[in-house]
Amino acid sequence: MDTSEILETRELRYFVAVAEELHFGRAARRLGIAQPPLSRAIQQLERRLGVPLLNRNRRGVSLTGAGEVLLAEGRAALCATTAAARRTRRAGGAGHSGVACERLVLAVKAAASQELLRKLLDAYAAQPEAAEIELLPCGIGEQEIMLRDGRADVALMQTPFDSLAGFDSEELLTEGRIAVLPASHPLATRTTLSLTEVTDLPDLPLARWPRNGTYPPGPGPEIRDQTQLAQLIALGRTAAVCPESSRTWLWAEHAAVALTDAPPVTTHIAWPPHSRSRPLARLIRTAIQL
Amino acid sequence: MDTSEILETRELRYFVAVAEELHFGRAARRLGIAQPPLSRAIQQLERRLGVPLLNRNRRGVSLTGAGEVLLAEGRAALCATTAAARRTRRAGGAGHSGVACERLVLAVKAAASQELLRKLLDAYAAQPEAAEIELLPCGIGEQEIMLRDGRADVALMQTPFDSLAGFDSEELLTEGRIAVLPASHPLATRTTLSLTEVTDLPDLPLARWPRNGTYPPGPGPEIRDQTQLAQLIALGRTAAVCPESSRTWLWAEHAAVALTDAPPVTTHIAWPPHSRSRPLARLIRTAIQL
DNA sequence: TCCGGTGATACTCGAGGGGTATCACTGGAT
DNA sequence: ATCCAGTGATACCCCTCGAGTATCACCGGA
Repeated sequence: MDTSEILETRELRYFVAVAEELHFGRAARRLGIAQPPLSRAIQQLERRLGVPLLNRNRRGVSLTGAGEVLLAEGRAALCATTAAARRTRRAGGAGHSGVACERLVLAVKAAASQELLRKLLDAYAAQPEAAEIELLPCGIGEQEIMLRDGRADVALMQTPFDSLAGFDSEELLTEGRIAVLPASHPLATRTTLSLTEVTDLPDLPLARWPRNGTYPPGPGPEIRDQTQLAQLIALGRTAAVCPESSRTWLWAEHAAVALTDAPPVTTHIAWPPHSRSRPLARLIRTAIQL
Repeated sequence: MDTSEILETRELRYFVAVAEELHFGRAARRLGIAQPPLSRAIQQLERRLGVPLLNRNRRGVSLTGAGEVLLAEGRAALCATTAAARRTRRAGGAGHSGVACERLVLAVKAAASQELLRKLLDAYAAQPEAAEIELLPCGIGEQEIMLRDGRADVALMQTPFDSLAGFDSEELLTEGRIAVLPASHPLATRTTLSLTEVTDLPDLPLARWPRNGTYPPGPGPEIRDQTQLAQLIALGRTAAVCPESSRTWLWAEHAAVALTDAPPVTTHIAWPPHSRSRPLARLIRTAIQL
């Protein structure tokens, strides 16, 4: 493996910054360096790879096909690198033998799977050799990042919201969906609804959640967390389709109506492949037995 | 994200070399540098992470817990980094827009799933916008590495032999198992056998395949590829439990007997998560429709 | 036509990565 | 007891290469 064939972390960081900003000056500022060294570094990277990564049109920069590939792969590689640093540091202090971390970081989406989470934590803590579990509250879709870059060891994720791609996982719980409506809305008195009845309501556009960092198009408001959603529903501005367990956080101004035909939500416990720490294995076993 | 928190590729390469050799001198030779800079680099890495990675006992070096974590995570990170370089280079030459590589590299285990592979290649080639497919023959369990470090875009893998951990995959074909015996062996005349009848035969120890780079313990010969196996069976020295499709490569000196109770083998098509190239998506679709 | 803003180039400086020589320590053979 | 082979660590020097400053070349728009 020739050393000149290998990308340095610094080069990847620089390229990802430029590719995300599509602007050398801003990228350099973000990286805390001056613009000229950045230009040179990118040129050198292109020479080394023998492939143009950026189209320099005056008035801005755009990615070539190879550039898009390197952006995706480079992000992943950077994540893996920082994950290595973080997990190593966390594994510090521990003993000399092969045991990894004695503290597990569990990434959870705020206010999701509350019951399940409580049961899991209780069941695990009751075990004799339980490790300490640190909870890492995440925004929507953030668990994937946390798991990937080493800030978390294990996560609770929900399909079809979160992507399990690239992780090992076990299914924990499948639940139906409810429509959460303002209590004052005409449909709030129904005992059941079908999905088509709550989509495309002109007076009550469904809230939109980010998928992979961007929002799908639509008339409804863009939501970042559950509190925002709860408030907007209470104000009669929007409605949402949620897992049944969301009943735990409903307000008096909310109404929940079971949906008959919405695709179910499944909560999984997920972890990076090839993790082999004993505390993690025990937590997973505990979760499956719930 | 503080820059001092980030590991350089060079540091990872150095550490992985030392951790694998458990010897500074040999590691330095392998890296093509002198020993003193290597010692310094590792010390610096330990200082930076704030964690001891190696126990320096005179007479050799051993890994601490944190060291083992960094070895595993560092290998993964290095793989991801070289994968980024390779895939970017391969995506070169292509156009300016978001399209990735126009040539797909398919990793296959030599002589496995021969029929399936032929059908897949034919069906794919018959499509209008088929990309060129390059076949990358692999040793046992090598597809995982090829996929991980970017030498391959997609692979055919078999459970329970290969691990699909960390990849996306689709099931293609499940087949039973046969015992492959020397034609002269008494059991060769049977029409079916059970697993217990072919294991623990004192005169015919089962061949051993590597799992994760090492061989399980046992009396049988250690096998690296299918040709070696075929030869040893023909010579009456060993027997093996193979998928049914192995009948395609049997010799006259071989006999195949169906096994009634062996766990089946499933061939999957697997690819790195988050791959989004059109040719790959088409190949996967073609494979599923077979 | 000039100006604001883009990225590239020229030059200089200094940190740090790499080399050689050597040390300090240990286990084992005699 | 002594010496030797072999380990990793230290001391010291060189020089590459990454980063900064100043400047250029080029374009779009008022």
